[in-house]
Amino acid sequence: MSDTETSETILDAAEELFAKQGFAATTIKQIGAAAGVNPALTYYYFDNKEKLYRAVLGRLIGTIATQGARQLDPAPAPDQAVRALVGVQSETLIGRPTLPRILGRELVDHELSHASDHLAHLSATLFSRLCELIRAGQEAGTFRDDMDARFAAISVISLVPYFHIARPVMGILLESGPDGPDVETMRAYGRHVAEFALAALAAR
Amino acid sequence: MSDTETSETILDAAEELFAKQGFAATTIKQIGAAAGVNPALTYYYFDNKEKLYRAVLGRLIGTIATQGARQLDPAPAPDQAVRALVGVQSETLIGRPTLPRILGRELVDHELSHASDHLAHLSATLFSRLCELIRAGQEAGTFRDDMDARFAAISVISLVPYFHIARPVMGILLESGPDGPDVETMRAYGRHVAEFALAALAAR
DNA sequence: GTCTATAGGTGGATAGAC
DNA sequence: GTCTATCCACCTATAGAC
Repeated sequence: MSDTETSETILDAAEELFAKQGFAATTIKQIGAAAGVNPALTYYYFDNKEKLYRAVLGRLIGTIATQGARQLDPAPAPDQAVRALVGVQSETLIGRPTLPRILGRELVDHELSHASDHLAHLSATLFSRLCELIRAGQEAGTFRDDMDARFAAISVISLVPYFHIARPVMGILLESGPDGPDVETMRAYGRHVAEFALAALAAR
Repeated sequence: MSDTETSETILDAAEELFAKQGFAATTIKQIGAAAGVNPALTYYYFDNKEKLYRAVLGRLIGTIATQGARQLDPAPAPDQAVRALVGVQSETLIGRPTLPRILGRELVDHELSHASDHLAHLSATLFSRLCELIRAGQEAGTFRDDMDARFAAISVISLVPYFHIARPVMGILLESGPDGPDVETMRAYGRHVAEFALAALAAR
C-alpha cells in the first residue's frame, strides 16, 4: 500500500469511530482494527491521537469550506440566498453522515477542545454574511424589520444542523427507527426548513 | 455527612464533570476530588461509573419532566401554547447550564448509549402534543395548513436547544466571548424564537 | 460510612527487527 | 513502511481495616 493510501485508510476508520464514539472513547487499537492496519502505523503517520483527530477535523472542514464557497458566490435576492444556504447545508450534512456527529461533539465541547479556529472562523464568516443578507432583505422590504438580524440568522442556521445532529432522536419522533430518517425524508425536511425560515422572515 | 448529603455531593460533582468533559473522559478520581470526597465512596453509593451516570441523567430528566408538565396543563389557543412551550424550554435550559451540554452529548450518542428510554419517551410525548397543537391551529385557520405539522413541530423545538447546546459558538458569533452569551441575551433569544416560530406558522 | 491499598486490565506511545 | 514486543501511566473496581 502506498503512503497516502494507508494514511487515508486510517483517516477513514478514525473519522467513522470518532463520529460514533467520540474522541476519548475511541482507542488507537480500534482504529487499527477497523482500518485493517497495524495500530503502530497510526503513530508513524500521525504522531499521536490528538494530531490524528485534528487531521480528521481538517478533512471535514475542507468539505464544509468547499461546499460553503458554493453558497456565497452568487449574491441573488436575499430570499433566494437563504434558500440556497439552507439547501447546501442540508445536502452537505446528508452527504457526509459523519459530519453532523463530529460537528455536534465539537459544538458541545468547544471550550476545552481541539476546536479548530478554522471552524470558528468559517462559521463566523458565514454568519456575518447571512446577517448582511437579512439586513439587505429588511431594507428592501421583503423581510420584516422588527426582528434582530443576528438572532434571525442564528435561528435560520440552527434548523438544519439540529435535525442531523439529533438524527437518532428524529428517527424516533418520525417513527423511522433509531437509524434515523431515510435520505428522502432528510431532503424533504431541508425543503421544509427553507419554507419555514422564509415564512418567518417575510414582511407581512 | 449524612448519606444523602454525600451522595448528593457526588452527584453534583459528577453532573458538572460529565457535562464539561463527557462520560469517557471523566474519571472517578476527578469526581471524588471535585466533590471533596474519597473516590471509593462513589462505588459505595453508585456501584459503578455507568450507574452513576444514569443517576445523573435521572436527576436531569426529573427536572425536565417537572418543567415540562407545567407547559402542557392548560391548553389555551395554539399560538399561546407555542409561546409557552418555547418559554419553558428557554428557562429550563438557562436555569441548568449543565442540562444542554449533557443533553447535547446524549443526542449525538443516542445509538450506543445510556440514552434513557425515559428521555426518548418524554420527548416523544411532548412532540406528539405539539403536533396536535399545530394541527389544531391549522384547522382553526390561525396557522398555515400547507406545512407538514411534524416537520413544523421539529423546527419549533429545534430552535432553543441548538442555541444552548452550541452555547460557546454562540458566544463567538454574538461577540460575547467563549463562555457564551449572558443570561439576558439568552432570555432575549428565547423571546425572539417565539416570534420567529409564530411568524413561520402563521396563516397569511 | 469512610479510608487505604492494591489487584487487574487497558490505553497511549516507543524501540527496534524486518 | 510495516510489524512485534513491551513500557509506563492510569483507570475501574474491590478487599478489608477502621
